[in-house]
Amino acid sequence: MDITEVAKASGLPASTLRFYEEKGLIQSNGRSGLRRLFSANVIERLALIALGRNAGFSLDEIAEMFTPDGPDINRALLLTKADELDKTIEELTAMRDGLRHAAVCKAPNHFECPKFLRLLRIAGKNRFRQPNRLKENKLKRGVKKT
Amino acid sequence: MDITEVAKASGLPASTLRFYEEKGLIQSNGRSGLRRLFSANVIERLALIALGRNAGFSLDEIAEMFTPDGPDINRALLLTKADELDKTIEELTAMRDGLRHAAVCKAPNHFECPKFLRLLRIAGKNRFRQPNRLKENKLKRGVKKT
DNA sequence: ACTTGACTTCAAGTCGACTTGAGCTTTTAT
DNA sequence: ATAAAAGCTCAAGTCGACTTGAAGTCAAGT
Repeated sequence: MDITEVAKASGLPASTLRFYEEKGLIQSNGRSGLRRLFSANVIERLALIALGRNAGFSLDEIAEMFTPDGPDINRALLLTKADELDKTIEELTAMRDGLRHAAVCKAPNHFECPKFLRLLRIAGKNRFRQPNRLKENKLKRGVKKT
Repeated sequence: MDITEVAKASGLPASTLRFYEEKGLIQSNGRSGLRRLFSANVIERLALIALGRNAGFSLDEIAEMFTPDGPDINRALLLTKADELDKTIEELTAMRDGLRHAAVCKAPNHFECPKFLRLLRIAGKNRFRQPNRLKENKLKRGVKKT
């Protein structure tokens, strides 16, 4: 497959595929002239990468998991991530409930509302920073460029 | 309070407080010489900001919510965010289960495991990018620096 | 023969949320 | 009186994951 086919099949722009190749996350098997040729299994690779990203792995972490030839995964790392996700899920759930409550809360000032204050305590507990690209959700396929 | 007191009380570095002030998220009420003076309620403001960040709001969005004098919150926006969180929670839950399964799965290749494939489908559905600072979790002193 | 358009490389730019550094001024302690 | 500590401003740097732009190469269609 050439890079455009992979792009179409994966939904990722060609630039990302080149970037991933440079990072060692995927590889092309040869060239036709200048052009990269990929074998079909790169699609599965990419799905696996997407999976990892969604689970909160960085590209570097994913690359590490791939290095022992083939996707033979570090099980301990997986379990650690699962635990982290548990914690995140718990926090987000509290946030969600808090938001829903805040939206209907009658208290003139949220600081007078016990439920809201409970929320604040949760927020206070976890002071990590979490950038929110979540909203973007841009499925920019590199198909039409113009 | 001076900036260091606020920093200690909030757990945020002074640089962040200046940055937030510049962004209009908090304000200092006057100066003592060069030095900013903050009133105590800035702490609550900061808690509210932390809350918003954890819920996935950007600083700009938080600033917007603050503009109609006082934290009088845009309820529709809150509900929208709550819905987004629902979706995110659902996805993360699937991921977590998938990770736990993958960690114990006997299939020599994950692509031969139906559960794993189900996971991949979920991953494929949501192609948003989610940077993972989650791992950092640096509680940059403030309270305690062991 | 020549243009087009898909592909290539490499460097630099982007985004959000801060942090860091340089070079001052002010306060506090000796 | 003086020097260190703490604040200040403003510009630039950082991080991760890509994207974009400039400039070049190459196969194909007219």
